[in-house]
Amino acid sequence: MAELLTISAVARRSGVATSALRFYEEKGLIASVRTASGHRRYSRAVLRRVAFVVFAQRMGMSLEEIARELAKLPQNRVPERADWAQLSTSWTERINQRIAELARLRDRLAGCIGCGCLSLDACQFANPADRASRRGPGARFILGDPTG
Amino acid sequence: MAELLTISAVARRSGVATSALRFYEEKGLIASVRTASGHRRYSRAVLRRVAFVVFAQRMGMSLEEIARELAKLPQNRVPERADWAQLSTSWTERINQRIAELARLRDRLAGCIGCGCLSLDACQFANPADRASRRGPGARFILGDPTG
DNA sequence: CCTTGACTTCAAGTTCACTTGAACTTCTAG
DNA sequence: CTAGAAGTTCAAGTGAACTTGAAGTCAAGG
Repeated sequence: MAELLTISAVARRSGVATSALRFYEEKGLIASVRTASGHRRYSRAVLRRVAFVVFAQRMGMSLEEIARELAKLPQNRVPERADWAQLSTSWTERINQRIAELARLRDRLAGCIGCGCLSLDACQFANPADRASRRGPGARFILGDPTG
Repeated sequence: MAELLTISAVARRSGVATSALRFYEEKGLIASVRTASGHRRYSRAVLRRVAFVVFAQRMGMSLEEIARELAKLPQNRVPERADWAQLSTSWTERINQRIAELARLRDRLAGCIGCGCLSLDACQFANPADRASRRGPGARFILGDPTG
C-alpha cells in the first residue's frame, strides 16, 4: 500500500547523497526496511526525517543531538501530525532563541567591535554559560579576564 | 610604548587556547612579533581580531572565510575605527540576513513539517541558491525533485 | 544470456579545527 | 643558581560528518 522509495529516490528528492543516507541510518537517524535481496526501501516518512536533519544541521546541531531529538518521535509507529507538531513547537522556540542571540550579537558587534574602542576587554558577547554552539572546542568565551 | 601581551595573556583574555592562537597565526588570521628569544608578543589589537574570529565562527563561517574577511583590514598599519566600522557594517547585514533566513525557516517549519502533510516534497525550505551554509558537503537542498 | 546500472558491505581516506605529545629552550621567583 | 612555569617547533592524533574505493550482488532492457 504505502509505496516505498529506493535509496536513490530518497537521495534525489532530499538532495542528500546515498552515502550520507546510509551513514544516517548507521547513526540511527533514519530507518529502512530491506527487500528480499537486501536493498533498502524507505517509507515516504523518511523524507520528513531527512528534511529535519538537514534543517537541524543548519541550526548548528550535531548529528548526535539531532538523533536525540528524532528519538522523541515514536520509533515503532508512523509519526502522527501531533508528534511532528510537538517537535516543531519546541523547535520554533529554539529558532527564536537563536534569532534573539544573533540580534544580541549584532548589537554588541556595533558596540564592541565597531566603535574601535578597547571595550572588548570588558565586554562579554558570548558568555560561557550561553554556548549553544557545538562547533568544536574552540571559542569558549570572549570577555574580560575574570581575575583582572 | 604599546604594551604587548604574551600568548597566555591573550589566551586568558580571549578564552581561546594557546594552541588555537598558534594555529590561527599559522592560518594568517592573527600576527605576532617575536622577542629576541623567539617568544610571541601580541598587540592589544589582536584581542579584537580573535573576538572577531570567535564571533564569525558562531555565525557558521570557516576559518578560511574569516581569513578573507580579516584580510580586508589593513595588514601593515593599525586598523582604525573606520576599518572596524566598515567590517561591522557589512556584518550587521550578514547577521540580519541570517536572522531573516531563520525566521523564514521557522515559518516553513510550521507549514511543512508541523502540519503532518506531505508537502515537504513540494516545499523548498532551504533552496540551493541560498546556501550560506558551509557545514560540510551534506545538506544541499530540500525540495521537490526538479524533474518530477 | 549479457550488459549496465543500482545496490550491498566494509575499510580507508578527507577536511576542518584544533589538541596533544615529544623534545627542547627561556623566563621568573625564591 | 635552580626549580618549575611558560614558551618554542614539529609531527601526529582527534572527532565530526561524510566520501571514496574495492569487491561483489541484484534487477531490467535488449
